[in-house]
Amino acid sequence: MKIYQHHAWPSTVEEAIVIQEQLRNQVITSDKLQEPVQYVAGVDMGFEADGTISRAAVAVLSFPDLQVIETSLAHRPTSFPYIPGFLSFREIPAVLDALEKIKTTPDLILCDGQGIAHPRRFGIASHLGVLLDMPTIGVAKSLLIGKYEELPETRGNWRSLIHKGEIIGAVLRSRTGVKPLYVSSGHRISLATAIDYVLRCTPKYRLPETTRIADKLASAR
DNA sequence: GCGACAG
DNA sequence: ATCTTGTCGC
Repeated sequence: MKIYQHHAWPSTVEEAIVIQEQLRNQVITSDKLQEPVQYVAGVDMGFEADGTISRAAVAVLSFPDLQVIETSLAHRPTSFPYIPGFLSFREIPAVLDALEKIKTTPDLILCDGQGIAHPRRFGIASHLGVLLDMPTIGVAKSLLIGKYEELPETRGNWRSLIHKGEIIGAVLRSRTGVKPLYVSSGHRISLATAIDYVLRCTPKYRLPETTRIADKLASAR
């Protein structure tokens, strides 16, 4: 698939902040997706050689049946360290490499990490969505920022994730009795719709099938 | 100044 | 993310 827009990759946090504050204005948190959704993609990252090499895996599944349609893998030198709040600068370059090889353009992409549930409202899912001009959802396994009330143990329950008085996402129980997922709009999708798709992509396990498939690819090397 | 901190 | 065996619980 094609990349909608590019920008130079920063080497310092100061430069990264400038990019985040500039691109965040392009983020759309209302539903602007092509429905019915026929293909959903998941991305996962891995690292090799002490983290000096980044490995990105992409899996495109049919929707709603969640069958694997296509996969791709890409490697490239790691060029940015892991710094909370700047994850996208470390992972997106390799992810774009992997996505460029995909022939089946997905209608929606589920990312590992936050969407707008970020200090500057521009987590990795939003960043990727804006660069691709495509609907994306942030599905994180742990909290970056925000507060929320405890939620019931059964699947389907969720609570608003709040930061500075704003609802920035949701804490969602994707499976009964397990730790919740932190879901937020990435780009071109509302929170309510994002929650709906995440639930439809987690029929059996805590993590979406998309990221689980991508994860296996990245690990099988 | 003191913690918190996606993967 | 990554290093790693057994173990607890449904």
